[in-house]
Amino acid sequence: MEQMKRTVTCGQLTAKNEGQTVILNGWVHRNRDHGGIHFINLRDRYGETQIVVDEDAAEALKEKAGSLKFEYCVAIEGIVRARPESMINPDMVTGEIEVSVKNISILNSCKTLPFMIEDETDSNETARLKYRYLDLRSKGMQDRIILRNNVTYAIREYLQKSSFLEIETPTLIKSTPEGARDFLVPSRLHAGKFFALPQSPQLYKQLLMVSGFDKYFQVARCYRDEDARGDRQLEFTQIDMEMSFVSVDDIFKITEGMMGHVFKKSLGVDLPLDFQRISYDDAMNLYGSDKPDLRFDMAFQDFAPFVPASSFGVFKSVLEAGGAVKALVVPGAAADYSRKKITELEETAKTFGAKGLAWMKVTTEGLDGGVSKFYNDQADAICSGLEAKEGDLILLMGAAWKTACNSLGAVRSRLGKDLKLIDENLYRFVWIVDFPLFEYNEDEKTWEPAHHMFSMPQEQYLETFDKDPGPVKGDLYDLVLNGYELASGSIRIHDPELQQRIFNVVGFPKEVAEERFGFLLESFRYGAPPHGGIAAGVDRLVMIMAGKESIKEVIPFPKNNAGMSPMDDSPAWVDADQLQDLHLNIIMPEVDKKEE
RNA sequence: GGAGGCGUAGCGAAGCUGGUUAUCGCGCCGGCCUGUCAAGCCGGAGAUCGCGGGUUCGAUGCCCGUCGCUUCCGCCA
Repeated sequence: MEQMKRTVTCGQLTAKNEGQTVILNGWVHRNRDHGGIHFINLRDRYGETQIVVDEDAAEALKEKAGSLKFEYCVAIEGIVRARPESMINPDMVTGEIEVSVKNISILNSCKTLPFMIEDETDSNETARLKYRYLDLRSKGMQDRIILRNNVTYAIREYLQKSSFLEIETPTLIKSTPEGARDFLVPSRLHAGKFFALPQSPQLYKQLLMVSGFDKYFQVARCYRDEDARGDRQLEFTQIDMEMSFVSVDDIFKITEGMMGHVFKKSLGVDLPLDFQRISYDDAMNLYGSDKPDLRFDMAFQDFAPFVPASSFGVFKSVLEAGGAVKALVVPGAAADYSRKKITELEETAKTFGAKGLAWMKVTTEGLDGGVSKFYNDQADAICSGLEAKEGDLILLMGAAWKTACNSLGAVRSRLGKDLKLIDENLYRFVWIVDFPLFEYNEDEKTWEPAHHMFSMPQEQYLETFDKDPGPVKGDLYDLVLNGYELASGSIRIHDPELQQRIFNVVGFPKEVAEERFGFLLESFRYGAPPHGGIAAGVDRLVMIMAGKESIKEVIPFPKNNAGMSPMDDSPAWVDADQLQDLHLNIIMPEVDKKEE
């Protein structure tokens, strides 16, 4: 039989089409046989349409309809008819009509499914990944992949209109020493040499600035050989942008405008633009994170003023060692938080390196429970100082500054979820600015770049940063949305002398720098313009817009947590011939050797 | 590398302190059914309870080990 090509999709028929003869192509989503009358829901990416086989249909047709199982791919010819008034389904776009079938063609049958195709499956992730092509048929996944398309479309639309050029950069590049672990690609033509897959197009976009393409962007695939997380995969996609002759404010403005356009176009949401800015120090001190979720407040307070007058030795020694003691007042939580629940909060803190979590409750008499006996004589001062009221729970964290911030920050996040303080409909953007340029590595006793080596120190540190790297802030910024780092960028160094001074601070020998990215340094000597940029994670953005907590939900074919694909079983062994071509020998780790 | 959680039919789950013919829903197979839209009703098949060892008269359940998945820490400029 000649193929019955569709004349309409499964999502478009309404009462207006009554009487028309149509052909639909799609998948059998549901099949309800009532003995006499028979309903089939036919589905494609546009929607669902109800097909009816009536009592008086030909026997052969009825039999064929009865043989249709889940996910058979079929073509159906029939006549659009209005449903009887009482049979209209208001939950269906096509609920006003049904198609009375005249002809059914089975385009392909379908085995018994490993899991049902439902709006949101509850099947296990391994099965979903193994049969990803089936999982992607679900409405939830289709919606998210379509959302992802709409997001990248809106981004391109906005940036093109803003005079940006979309330019591709190589994915076979030179391995660079800093940052994450590189994926390496062996060279066949050059024995023993390797390409690396880019962790980002960083160096190339800077070179494009030197070339005069003053507004660049790319939807760039990036690769980092590190352990996965809910918001991290081996490969992921960035909107990578770079601009010449710009200040931080210019970059913020274009990014804010882009986000506004994306949310308006793909979700119909009007974002309040001109995002809030918080310094890194404030973000850490107040929320215990460089990516704070500001959909709820509950900021930390400094508890150090109350430490000296108390006999509680733990906090005293923390302060003497240069650490911090922070207080988190949880309004009205005293009654709900038993010792057991507080211990659970403490466990959360401990995973972030805290030794413990002190607490006390505010009562009519003063302070009660936990460490209150050490502080009751200061009860009034503490309560007024922290603005704590009767019924509040006060959590106290004393540790080295960063540990104190991070661990209490984790407690804050958990409380935000547990106490349902988070408005799920909110998109709360915040710029984190004034990041430190360098971090001290206690183990190596060296200074390291906090982000990367190409970021500009802020002007006030330009003279002195080599001598005293600790306090130096860079023109570095992150864009944070609902507690996720969404974008990160900086104003770059375009002066080779300045760049060399940075290398010196982080103990990067001149010869190594020349060897690794001499080409970039050399380009700076040919009239490189001042420039800066930002890169935004597409997967995370779409994930948040879709209300999900894993980027696997918005990536068509993701890897699992172990960095493998259950569908195609990659990574996989290769033939000895291939290895020989690439001049490679495999040396198995000891443990695996025994198993071989 | 480390910590927590999970592992019972194709899928999702139940199985309390050790003794069941291992339960339920979806799916699958067969039958009935004229208006459903997660259709309904009746019947049936389908499980070495992740794997190995131990304790016990007896283990899905307790203990040890191991594997897998998952979330997090480390890592991710």
